[in-house]
Amino acid sequence: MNISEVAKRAGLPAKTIRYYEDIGLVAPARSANGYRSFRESDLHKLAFLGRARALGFSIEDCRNLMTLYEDRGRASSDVKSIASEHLVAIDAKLAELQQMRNTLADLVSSCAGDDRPDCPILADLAAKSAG
Amino acid sequence: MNISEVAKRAGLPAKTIRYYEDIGLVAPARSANGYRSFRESDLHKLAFLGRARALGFSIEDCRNLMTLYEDRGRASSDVKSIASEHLVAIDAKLAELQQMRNTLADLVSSCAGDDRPDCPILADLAAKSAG
DNA sequence: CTTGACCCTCCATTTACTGGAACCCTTATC
DNA sequence: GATAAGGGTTCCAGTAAATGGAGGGTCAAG
Repeated sequence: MNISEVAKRAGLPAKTIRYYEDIGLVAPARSANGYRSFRESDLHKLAFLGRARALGFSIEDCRNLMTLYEDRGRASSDVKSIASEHLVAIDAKLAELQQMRNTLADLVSSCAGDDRPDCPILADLAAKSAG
Repeated sequence: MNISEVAKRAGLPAKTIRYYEDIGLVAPARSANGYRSFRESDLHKLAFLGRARALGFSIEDCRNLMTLYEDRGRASSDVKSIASEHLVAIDAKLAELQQMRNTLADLVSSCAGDDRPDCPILADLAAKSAG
């Protein structure tokens, strides 16, 4: 199948698929006219990648997960290890974002939001600048 | 003061400060020897930027916040508007990350993590690939 | 006069794509 | 046979926000 069909079926933009080929994540065959010719196995891989990316795995993680997926002799501990580290990173990011959100929500709710210049948001940003 | 001192006091890497000058967020004076010469007001600005960045505001948001901060005739509604939009974006990101985390945590906990190849994580990533 | 700690500029790299230009292939229609 | 639409191709540039490093100037101390 051509790129636009595999794109539709994998749920990825054609551009992204070309990019994935560029960085060696997939290696579709080529037709005589130079068009990429995707097999079912390519589609399968791309969908796998799309799912992994949707879970926030980095491209490098995806590459490793793919390798493990294709290795019948893998140890599930290797997979779990990648996923666990990613989970830890997500948790860290969540905590950071949550902290930001709390502070920001406080500031937003304390600001009148009218036509006067007084603003607790700016005051807060400026406050700690004594260095 | 020289860059390393302002860096220390503002809590930002010197490299970042040079970058901020590059993109026009600060404009320190120069000494005869070509070294950047920061005033207290520069430090103040940099600390402001550091705080805003720590709250996740984009550089463009920071630029606008800074402009508002320096505008005595600003309306606090303009500040609140920037902050509110950012808050919405953070909430969206939080929801997305939380979703990822939940899925991922389920997968991780369902994986034995031993030396056998069977792995629910890989199975899940592969499962939805029927396209 | 040299050493080491600063400082400078400029270029490349990072992440994961995305947009666009310029051009080729295919199919249908006039 | 010309043409136009709608594929496909490559390659280059740009995004966000820095970061790393090369190559070289400056300054204070011993």
